[in-house]
Amino acid sequence: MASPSASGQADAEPWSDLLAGNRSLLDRTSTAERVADALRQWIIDGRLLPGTQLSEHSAGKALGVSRNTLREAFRLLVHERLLVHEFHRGVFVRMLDADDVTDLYRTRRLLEPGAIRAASDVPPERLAAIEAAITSAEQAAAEERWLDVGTANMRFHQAITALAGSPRADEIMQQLTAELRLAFHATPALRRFHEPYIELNRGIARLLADGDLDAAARTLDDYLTTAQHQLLDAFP
Amino acid sequence: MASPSASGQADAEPWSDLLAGNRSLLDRTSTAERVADALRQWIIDGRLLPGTQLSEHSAGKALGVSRNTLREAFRLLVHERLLVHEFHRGVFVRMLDADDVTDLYRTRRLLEPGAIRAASDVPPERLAAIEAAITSAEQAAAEERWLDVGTANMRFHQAITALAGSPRADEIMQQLTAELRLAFHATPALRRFHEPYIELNRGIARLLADGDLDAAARTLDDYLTTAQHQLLDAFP
DNA sequence: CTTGTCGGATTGTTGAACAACTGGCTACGG
DNA sequence: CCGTAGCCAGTTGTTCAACAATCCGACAAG
Repeated sequence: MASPSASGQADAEPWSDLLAGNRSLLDRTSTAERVADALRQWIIDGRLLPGTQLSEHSAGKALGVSRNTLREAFRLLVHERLLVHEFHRGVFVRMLDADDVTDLYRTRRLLEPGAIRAASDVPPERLAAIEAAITSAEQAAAEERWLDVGTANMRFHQAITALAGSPRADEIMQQLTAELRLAFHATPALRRFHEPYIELNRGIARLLADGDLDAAARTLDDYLTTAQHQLLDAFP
Repeated sequence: MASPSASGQADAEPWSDLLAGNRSLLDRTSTAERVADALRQWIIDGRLLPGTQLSEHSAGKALGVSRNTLREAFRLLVHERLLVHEFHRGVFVRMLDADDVTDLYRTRRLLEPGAIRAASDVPPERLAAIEAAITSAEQAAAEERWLDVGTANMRFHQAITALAGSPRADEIMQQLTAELRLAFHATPALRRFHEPYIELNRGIARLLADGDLDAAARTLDDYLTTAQHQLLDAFP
């Protein structure tokens, strides 16, 4: 090991494979993207509440980036619908209305049961991801960490969507769940919204484990309709 | 009518309602967005072919905007997956690979048949939009305007998706079709790709008109699978 | 109470500047 | 002839300062 030329590497490139997977670590990301990541997390966590204005000057100073870079980050989040941009007025954390909530659930009912039905079978590692999300939600609920319950629950639905095996569907779902957070943060009473659904999630996972995809899809469809109405009832 | 105060308007505000809907017309758009619109159209039309590099300096000079504004526009299109951004190397018109095409069709098979099934019925104005797209495709085909055939065909699929009545699904679909253009422009031989599908579209429209939603959804699903494989066969 | 008008503050956009990085070229050594 | 290290020109990443366009509240006038 002392000399680089001492060890033979005639058969393969053991380290180049490692590098190929971890290339993303070396791909430094631009400042604008990192700023967008930070803002996105703050919005999802509810540290930036819907309606809050993000002035370019103060936000730029707070984050230590220039106005131009900040504007690039804003563009990204506006495109993700987490911020709204009013011309010559500024950017604000998005405020969802009832129509938005309805449409979000409509789109989810398109994606999630569809993903289940599109999957011919449920590979063990994907079932494991689904069950891991449920377990994580149960633990968080036991410790009354409601924000984490919500996060775990969203991970459950993302794991469901992942059954379709489509990167684009995954990304769409991720965006929908992030957007839905805005609804929860808009009304603090909804912080415990997710708790009763953990049980239902467990039931869906069981159906999936049994291979009864159609029943799972139908259950999930009803589930989403119920959740939508419950969310709309407690809405401004 | 000569004097404004002559007519009574005691009951309601007839014009303020009109204004509420058309407020978007007054919302001028920023230059970055207009630049993005122009670039998007150029890419969709095939005037900017996949792989083309868009240097900030030359593109900015060509469009008459500053580098900063141009970069804002680039961010938008990168987010729409029409451009790719390689750090410190520049932005390029996206080049799709076979996996991308597969995933695009996977996502479409999730959305389009789902939209049909989600629609309890087919309202006449939405059926009219579907048939208008088909007629427009037929005309373009008769005049051998293949690019317009493709455009009309995509409008057909967007009209199908619109059956779900979901703005978000519509936007996702619009993005997917724009992305698919990249595949068509990548191989010029695919310019006539859409022609044989016009007939199938007509058949689906007939099924929808008859109210046989399930048959329409199943036909469309098979249709998409066929199109996917045909597209993949003629791919680099 | 509504309608002009004004002024401060914020956003929109530009141009220039410098740092950081890429890709190709060259020269050197084997 | 090949490979490598270093240099160099060009591009991108980011910041800054300036100015134009616009919004908003305040204040005055009708």
